[in-house]
Amino acid sequence: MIPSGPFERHDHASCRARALAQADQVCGERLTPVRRRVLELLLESHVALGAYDVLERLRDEGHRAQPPVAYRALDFLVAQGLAHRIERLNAFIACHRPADCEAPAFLICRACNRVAETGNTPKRGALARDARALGFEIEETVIEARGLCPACQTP
Amino acid sequence: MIPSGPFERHDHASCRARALAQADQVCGERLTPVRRRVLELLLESHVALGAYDVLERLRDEGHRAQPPVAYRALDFLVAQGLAHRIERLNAFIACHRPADCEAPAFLICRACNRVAETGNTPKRGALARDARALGFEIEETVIEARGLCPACQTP
DNA sequence: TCGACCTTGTTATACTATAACATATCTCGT
DNA sequence: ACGAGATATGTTATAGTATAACAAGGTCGA
Repeated sequence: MIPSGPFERHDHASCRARALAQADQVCGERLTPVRRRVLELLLESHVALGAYDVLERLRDEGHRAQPPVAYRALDFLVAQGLAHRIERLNAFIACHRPADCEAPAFLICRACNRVAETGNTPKRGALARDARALGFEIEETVIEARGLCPACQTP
Repeated sequence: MIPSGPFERHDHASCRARALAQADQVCGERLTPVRRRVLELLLESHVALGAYDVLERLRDEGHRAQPPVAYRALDFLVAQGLAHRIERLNAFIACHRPADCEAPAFLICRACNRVAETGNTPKRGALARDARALGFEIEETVIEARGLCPACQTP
């Protein structure tokens, strides 16, 4: 499945608005002001933000926040499927299609740092087959590819 | 490709010896005493070790080591393909078949912490297909699955 | 009203990783 | 022999990432 992704020109305002609307719908009141604000921060670009990046932005806005504030909000968003943690970067990005996002994979551009989310079908993949053969029960899979996005390939 | 893996009973002494012999062959003199010792530490079990775990073991042996010592040795081993970094765990495991290890994937048991390495074929996978469609050039892929190994599935 | 649960605030600390500089050794070409 | 460059190690200090633990207020139903 191919996203209308961060690497292409797109109407980012509506991209962001759609994700936020879905978040409101999924969470209702549980999307408290801090949590919602953190999600907005993640939605500002397709670049992953570290917890301390988020923290700094909150502080810039006058919020006297300590690290747990950022981590809690991010953990919540991840738990709700509204954001994803990128292990390679120790950072987080918003999910742009929380509705259908079972087994996400990520393409991380090492030049511009933008991250694209792309669907995948681990149930059929070589990994799932190997796991089955070993009797290993997969609960969750991290798939992150690093490389160059189209815009960063030409010097 | 299915390894005769850490989740099965196996002759670990020879498992370890084989990996070490291959490492000697690959590196020659560059496998200095510290580096070799760190590899041996990683080979002691199929559980991933953090850099500070390694450091602690070195210190237990009388080596007055500082963090960079552990990180340097680990970085070297990873660069030579003799060890792998597990992003999910911020930890490292030895590679048990450095000879043919192009695109490894990992199965991490959340109960016993053992890690199995399994080959995969990303060139054909859904991820590679999506990347190609987006014009994204993949240089390196992290694939890590978390779950339960056979031994840990029965309570 | 009480208690269970959720959320946030706050302090302190643990864990992970690297920058930067110093020293030693080897090897290669001149 | 000499010096330049590459490699490896020692050491100090610090940067970056993450969580434990306790306090306090809010809501909601029994």
